[in-house]
Amino acid sequence: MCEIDDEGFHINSNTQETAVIWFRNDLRLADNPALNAAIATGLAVLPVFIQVPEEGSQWPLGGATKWWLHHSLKKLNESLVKCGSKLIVRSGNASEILLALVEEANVRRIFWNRLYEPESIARDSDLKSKLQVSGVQVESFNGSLLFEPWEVRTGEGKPFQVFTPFWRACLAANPPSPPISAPKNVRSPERWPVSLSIDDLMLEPTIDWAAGIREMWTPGEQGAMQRLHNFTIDHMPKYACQRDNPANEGTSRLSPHMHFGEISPRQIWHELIPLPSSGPYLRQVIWREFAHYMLYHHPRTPQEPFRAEFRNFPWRADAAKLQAWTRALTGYPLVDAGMRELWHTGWMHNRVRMVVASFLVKHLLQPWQEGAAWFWDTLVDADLANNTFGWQWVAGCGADAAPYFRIFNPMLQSKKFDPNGDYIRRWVPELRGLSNDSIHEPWLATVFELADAGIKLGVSYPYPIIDHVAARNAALEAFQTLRDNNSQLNG
DNA sequence: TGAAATGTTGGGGCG
DNA sequence: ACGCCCCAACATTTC
Repeated sequence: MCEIDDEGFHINSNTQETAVIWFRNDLRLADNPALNAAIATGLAVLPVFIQVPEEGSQWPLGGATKWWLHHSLKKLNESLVKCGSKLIVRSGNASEILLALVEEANVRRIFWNRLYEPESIARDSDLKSKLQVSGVQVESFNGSLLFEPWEVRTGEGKPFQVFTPFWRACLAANPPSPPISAPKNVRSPERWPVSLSIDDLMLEPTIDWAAGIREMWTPGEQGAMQRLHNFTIDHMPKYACQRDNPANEGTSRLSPHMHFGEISPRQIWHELIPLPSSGPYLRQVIWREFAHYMLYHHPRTPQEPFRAEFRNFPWRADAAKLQAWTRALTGYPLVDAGMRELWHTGWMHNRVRMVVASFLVKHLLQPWQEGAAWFWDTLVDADLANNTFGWQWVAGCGADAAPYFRIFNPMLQSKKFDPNGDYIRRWVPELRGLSNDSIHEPWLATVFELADAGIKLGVSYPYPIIDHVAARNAALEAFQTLRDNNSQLNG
């Protein structure tokens, strides 16, 4: 067969047929079913990454996420080079780029692992039909969940709304398939299509604010496996009793690696399931599944409360309060410590995430969407499903959420989970000199202790921006208003 | 994956 | 010895 292009030149009739593996949030070679399938075709493989334009997306990548992506792409490219291949990088509308690449590189088949965000699903299904019209065979795979969201159903065939039965259904389902090993070779094409460099994507910040992030994280598949093995050996056996203490490294810290698909939940599952006492951690992995499941079945939840009555919640949007929270100057040491850990490392211990989120939503009465937006921009593990689910859970408007009237007491949480104040001292160094008692509530320290510790409240560290008891009562009152209004609407 | 208020119980001090 | 009060300690209820 001989083709003629627009200019009338003959394209080499022997132009080699190729297969594309389109990398998205699956930046790994091991247990990558789409990559595996692309290789199995026997065709030359074009590994492609496309940076999509941010305009138009409701969730453009946050700053911390961009930093991570930059380094993860570099690592992925290095791994591909070791297999005799490389990453083709492009930027622009994904559909247009792939359709153009099909012409340019004689692409016969395209493979990708599924994404589950509503915007991605819409784009991918549209693209799939366009590609099929152009005669390209498209196959998608499950690369990032243990169970497909449409497969886990209640006895009545409906989606679950409560975690525990969902968890039981997962345990009863066919176990996730064992992970596929990484390919040794990826067949390269005779001629490589043009590619941007990863640096061209300008993902790294122009002002270098990432020093703390660099220090803590090693993006990429290898870094992810290292974290997993380190966690499995050193921390997993004591996970149940250590995971709530934010000063310890008692948790896996795999969240950003999982978000970018540098490691798959199947790899984690199969590594841990044979080990004793892995249940509590795997339960957390299933919380992640549940978050993705909920987003799939309720695609409006990133914007709107799952429980519709919360649309009428009397939030008191206040830029100054929100700013005190984002700047970690609330005057509540545990809250400020968490917000500073986030700013410095791009990550926050989950126990503290609950505390700071509860504080923003229930003490400060700020809309949960504001908190979600800040996390989205600052977390290296920012993930639409997990972030949405977590915030709705805390705000009490989500599925199987903490009831609104469950209000964390920041001092009690602090004393319970950071009893020696180690976490606070690490992140709020101006309070270091306080005793283990006062460090949780410096405003109760005596003038002598404050002076000895070199603290002048209101100057070197703020007074609490809000009184706990008053805030708690106001939150309960706001919740009562919501209930009254709704019962009026219904009655 | 709460906290605070309220209720109950039982030991010990004390008149 | 006895009843009374106090108050931890624990349990239950409410938000």
